Amino acid sequence: MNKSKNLSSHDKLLLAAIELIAEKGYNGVSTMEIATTAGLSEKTLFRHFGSKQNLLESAFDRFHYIEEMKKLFNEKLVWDLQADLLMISRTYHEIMNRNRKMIQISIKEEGNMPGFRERTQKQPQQLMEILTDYFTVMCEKGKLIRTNPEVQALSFMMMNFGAFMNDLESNANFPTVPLEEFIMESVQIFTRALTP
Amino acid sequence: MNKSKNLSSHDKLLLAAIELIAEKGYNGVSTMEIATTAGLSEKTLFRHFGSKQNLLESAFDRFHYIEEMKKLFNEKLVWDLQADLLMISRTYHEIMNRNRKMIQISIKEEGNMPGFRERTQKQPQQLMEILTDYFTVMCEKGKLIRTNPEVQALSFMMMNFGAFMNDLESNANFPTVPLEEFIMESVQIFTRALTP
DNA sequence: ATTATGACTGTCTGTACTGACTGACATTTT
DNA sequence: AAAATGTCAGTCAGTACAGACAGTCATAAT
Repeated sequence: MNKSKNLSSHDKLLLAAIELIAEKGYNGVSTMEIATTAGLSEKTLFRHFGSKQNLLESAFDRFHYIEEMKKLFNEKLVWDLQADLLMISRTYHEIMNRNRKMIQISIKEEGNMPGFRERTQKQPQQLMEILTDYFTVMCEKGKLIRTNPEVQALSFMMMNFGAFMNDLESNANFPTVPLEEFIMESVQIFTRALTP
Repeated sequence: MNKSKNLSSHDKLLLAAIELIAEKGYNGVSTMEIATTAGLSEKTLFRHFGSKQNLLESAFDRFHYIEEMKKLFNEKLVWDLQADLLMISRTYHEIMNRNRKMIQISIKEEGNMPGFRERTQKQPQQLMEILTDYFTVMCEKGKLIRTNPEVQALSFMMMNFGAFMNDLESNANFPTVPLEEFIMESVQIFTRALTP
């Protein structure tokens, strides 16, 4: 239905692997299953990647998302608390959702493949730093109450991270509250709480 | 080291299974490994549980935690926003941390074993209802600003859920911010934002 | 235009191993 | 004596991966 045939075999395999491993876990999927899902033979899979491990690692290599966020955050700040938090929240959810399969994998397999967490879940630390800096500067400008910017940033990030995690799998966990409404209200809460 | 030998074989097996499956996933652990970790033979495992599947399901059966939270929440409310949010937040983290292994499992295996999410991650919905009701009543008492109580409750729960998820595995992800400090600041934020 | 070459893919077969699970019998614990 | 456990051997299915060989198709050489 959406499988455009214009993809290279390499990419078809990567796509299928990401899809299936995100759903059933690395040990829950066989190389055979990945290959047939990609519309290719198992042999082709091994010719391209050599091993199942390397297939997953190749998938991770063409996978970033923190850089994108960092750039957008720094470019589009206007130093108005509500506007900035809104933009940060929206950008965050958009990018996280675009990469949701990959993030699912990194969550499920972090016990098995050491080093994966470093490349995904640990990276939010960089986002934290950006947001902390932002709060610090806003504080100096007198546009923010004087408390602990780091914990404020953490609270905001955790709220968005939690919301993202919540509808990662069953993406209709709280169907009564659509994402956009959540974003607006939650930004409102932080704006009210943090403006002097 | 902490394996008190007073446990029944049944429980030793359950404990070992929970520990290992939480770490490596259901498909990442063999019955052999579980048994030897429990200090028993593989045969004993099958004599007790019949199958690997049933072992996991038995583990889930002696596992609740939502009831406990509901009771505590309803008992200890004092209808002061800050005090109540603090108590809710602390209780939530305490109970979630006590059951962290089980929750890790339910997150990792939800793709494989249908029905597990219903018993764990979906249950927060009940918590949401309690908190929403609480906010609604507080609103009627004039102790809360008039906006959408459901989304407020969601924001608060997601913030705590996100924080819990964040240090689920690498429980030193943000070592600079200890849990208690996070709880206090985040409750402060919501208190400031929601009091009229 | 024909042929040759090389890159890519499929199929079939096979190997070495792992893992869930069973049965028979001996041993320990209570 | 009875119940719980260990040992050992074994079955059966799955699984990662390799080798041999053939087909397709584009491009390059003739």
